Amino acid sequence: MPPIFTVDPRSGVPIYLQITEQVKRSVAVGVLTPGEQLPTVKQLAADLVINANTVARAYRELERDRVIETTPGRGSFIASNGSVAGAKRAVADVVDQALVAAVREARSMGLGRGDLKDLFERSLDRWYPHDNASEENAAS
Amino acid sequence: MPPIFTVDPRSGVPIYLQITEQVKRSVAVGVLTPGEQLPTVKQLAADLVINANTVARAYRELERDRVIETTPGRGSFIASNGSVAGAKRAVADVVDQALVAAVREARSMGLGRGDLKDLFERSLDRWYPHDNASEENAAS
DNA sequence: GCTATTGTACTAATTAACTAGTACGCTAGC
DNA sequence: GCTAGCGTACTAGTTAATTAGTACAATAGC
Repeated sequence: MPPIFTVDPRSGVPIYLQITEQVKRSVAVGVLTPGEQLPTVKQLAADLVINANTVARAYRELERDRVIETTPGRGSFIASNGSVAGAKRAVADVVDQALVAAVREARSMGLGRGDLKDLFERSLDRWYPHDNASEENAAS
Repeated sequence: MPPIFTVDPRSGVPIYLQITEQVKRSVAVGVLTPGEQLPTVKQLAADLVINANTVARAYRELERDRVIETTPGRGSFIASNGSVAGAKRAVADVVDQALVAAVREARSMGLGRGDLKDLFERSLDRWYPHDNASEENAAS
């Protein structure tokens, strides 16, 4: 059994998002390399004891972001053309949209650059726990 | 009646959030000044043709954020203790929503803290021209 | 062509968020 | 005290998101 992901249905985070996150992170870190095959939809669903459609949704999102390439009858594979840098860039692009929206909002309300930066740092600390505290806390 | 807010139930944005945002923005800009009374829950509900509880929820959030002070039997008033600092904090709160959304997106996609910080800096530079921005190009 | 394996499409059940309806507690003025 | 005005608590209806169940389409190997 190759690499197996883990999900927690009670974490509040949608299962399909937990899967996409782990795949993307694995690609970015290099654990999953271009061309490598992912577990099949039904195999992963069986391993995680969830529905196949949930895995399929995760894979669909990953394909939309050009992280994987999937073909009915063959399976799903880490995108070969984009490589790791491509995956990272695809991710960055989506995130950039959200960031720009936030910055525009701040500026339209007259918030200073320093203040905005300060706010950002706090958001960062809130969602990227320092060190390797893997424990999750349900925010307020 | 004095200042009336507007809401769009079909915008997809929860009504109570539309209200809190408008109040916070008004406070930040100075349209609403400390000590000033807000429309009563039922009055505003009648004006906007929505339920009083929806307005009440908005006011509750605003009080939680120390933007207004409300007492049963008296009404709701713009917080007087905070003044300018309060306004700034009110603005920060609105912006914070957008930032948190961006950070969450980044994290859900497996983007590292460093990469996200990098993206943010670039968005910042794009919208806040380098007037007296301190030099922070090299290693962070 | 036939069969096994893979992803997909369609539909339903569950859950959470949001809003509304109604009745109640608190404050002010008489 | 009593009344009027204001916010609150509790409950129910609506909607959207998430997940699961079942049946279908595409690819590979025989």
